[in-house]
Amino acid sequence: MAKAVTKRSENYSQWYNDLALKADLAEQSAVRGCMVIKPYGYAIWEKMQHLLDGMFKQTGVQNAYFPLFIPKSFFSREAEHVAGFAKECAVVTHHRLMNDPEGKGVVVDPDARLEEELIVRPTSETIIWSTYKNWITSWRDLPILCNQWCNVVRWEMRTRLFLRTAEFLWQEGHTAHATAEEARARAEQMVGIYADFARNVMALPVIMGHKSPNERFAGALDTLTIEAMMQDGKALQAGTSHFLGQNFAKSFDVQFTNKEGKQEYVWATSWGVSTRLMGALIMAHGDDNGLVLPPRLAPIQVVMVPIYKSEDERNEVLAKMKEISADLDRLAVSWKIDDRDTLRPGFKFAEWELKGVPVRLAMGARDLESGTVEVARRDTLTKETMPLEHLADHIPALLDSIQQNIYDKALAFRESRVEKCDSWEEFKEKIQTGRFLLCHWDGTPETEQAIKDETKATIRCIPVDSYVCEEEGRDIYSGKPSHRRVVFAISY
RNA sequence: CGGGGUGUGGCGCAGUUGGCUAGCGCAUCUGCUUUGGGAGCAGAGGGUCGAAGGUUCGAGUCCUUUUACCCCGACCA
Repeated sequence: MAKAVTKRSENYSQWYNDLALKADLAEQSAVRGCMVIKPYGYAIWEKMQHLLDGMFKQTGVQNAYFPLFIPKSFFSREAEHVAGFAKECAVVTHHRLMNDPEGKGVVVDPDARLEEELIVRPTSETIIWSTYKNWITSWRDLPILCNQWCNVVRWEMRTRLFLRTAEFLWQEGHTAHATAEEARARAEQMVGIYADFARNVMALPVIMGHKSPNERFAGALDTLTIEAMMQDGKALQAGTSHFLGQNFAKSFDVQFTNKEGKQEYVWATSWGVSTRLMGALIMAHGDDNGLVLPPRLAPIQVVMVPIYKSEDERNEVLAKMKEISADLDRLAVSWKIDDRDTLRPGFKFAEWELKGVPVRLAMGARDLESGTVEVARRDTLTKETMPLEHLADHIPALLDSIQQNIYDKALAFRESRVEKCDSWEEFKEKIQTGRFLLCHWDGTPETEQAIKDETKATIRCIPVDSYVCEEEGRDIYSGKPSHRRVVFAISY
C-alpha cells in the first residue's frame, strides 16, 4: 500500500485521481476510456442506487429495462437529439468474427455486415419512445412512469475516472403524460428528489435551477439541473431532469385519445443521475487523508480495529468487539471488525481513513483495563476515549453529527466562493479562481457563447431555490437589460 | 484532429559523450523481532529495456519507421 495521496492543494486533478485509485473505488481499464469499478466503489454506488430507487418508487415510478442497441433509423428521428449525440456514438456494424485467412488471429467477417447498423445507446429516449408508441392509445394508459438502471456509452475524446468515461452506469427515467402541466410538474418533482438526495444523503449542497438554452439537453424544451461546487471551485452537474414537450412523441408518433375523444401527442420527461455522483463525492468531501464518506452512504459506518500483543489479548478484544457489533446491529449501523492479523494498527487506521469510513473504534489492553474504547471520527480526524457502556447509544448521534458536519463544511465552502459580480473585467479575473459568480445575463445564447469563448465559463443554472435574485440590472458582457442574476462558473 | 510529453521487473523511476554481469525505491516471498498512527533487520525471487528495421566490434543509449498511453485544446453527464 502506497503512502498518502497527492496533496489536494498541490495538484487537484492528481489528488482526485490518486484518491479514486488508492481508496479502492475504481481503476482505469485496459479498454480505451473505460473504468473498472472495484468492489468498495461499487458498494457505495449500490447504496446510492438503493436509496434513490426507494425515493423514485414512492412517487409511483417503476423499473423496467430496454435494449442496449438502438437501430440507427430510430436514432435519427429527432433532429436536435441526433445533432447532440451523433459525434460520440459507438456503432455495431457486424455480427460475426472469423479466423484470419492469413493466420493472424481473429478478424471481422466481411460477409456478416448488418443490414442496419445498431447504435450502442448513449441515452434511451429513442428506443423507449418507439416502444411507448405501442403502450399508449388512451388517456387511461397515462401516465407511464418508467425508470431503468443501465449502462450507456458515449465515445468521449478525453476521459476521467467517474466524471467522464466512455461507458458509465446511470438511471434514466422516462415518463409520458397527458398534459404539459403534468409533465412539467414531474420534471420538477424529479429534480427535487435529486436535490433532496444530494443534500441529505450525499451531504452535497447543490443549487437547483434551469439550464440556459445552450446547455439544455438535446431535444428538451427545459432542463432542470442540480449543480454542486467542488473543492477547486469548479461546478459539477450532478443530475438533470428534462421537460421534453411533445418532441419525442411527435418524432415517434405517440398519440392518445383524450377524454373528449380527440387524438393528442403525449408529453414527456426524462431524468437521470450517473456514476458521476461518485466523482462528486470524492471532490466535494475528500481531503489529504483520502475519502470522506457521509455516514448515510458509507457501506461501512463503523470500523473496529483491535490492538493486541498476545493471542489472549486479541481474543479478549475481539470478544468485546463482537458485543459492540451486536448492539450496532440492533441500531442498524453497519460495521466491520478488522481482525486481519498480518497488519499493524497504524496501517489499518490509515487505510480506513483513505476509504472514508466515518467512525473508527480502537480497543487495546489499556481499554480492556479501564473499560473504554477510542472513538475517532473521519470528518474532523479527532479522537476521544469513552466508556464502553453507553457507546452503542452514542454512535447513531455521532453518525448524524458527522453527516451534518460534512454538509455544513461543504456549504460553508461554497458560500465563501459565491459572489455577485457586475464588472466584466472583474468577472474575467475572478472566474478563473474557482468561484460561482452571480451575474446579470441578457438571455441570449450569443452572449453566453461569447462569454464561454473568452473565459470557458458557462451558465450553470438559472437558480430556483438558492441564490435566487430577481432584480433589474445590465448584462455582465453585453450591457443589455436583465431581470435576474444567473450562476456562472467553470465546470467539469 | 492540432500542440507537447512518456514507454526500462507488479507500481514509480534512474541509467553519463554508445562499453563490461541493466540499477534504485515501493510492493512480493522467507526468517526473526515488533504491534496505541502507514514497522525494523537479514536474505530471496522477478527484465527478450513498447515493437520492427538499421548503424556499430559492441545499442536501454544513435538513426528510421511504427505503436500505445498521458497532458493541454475542440466534444461532453
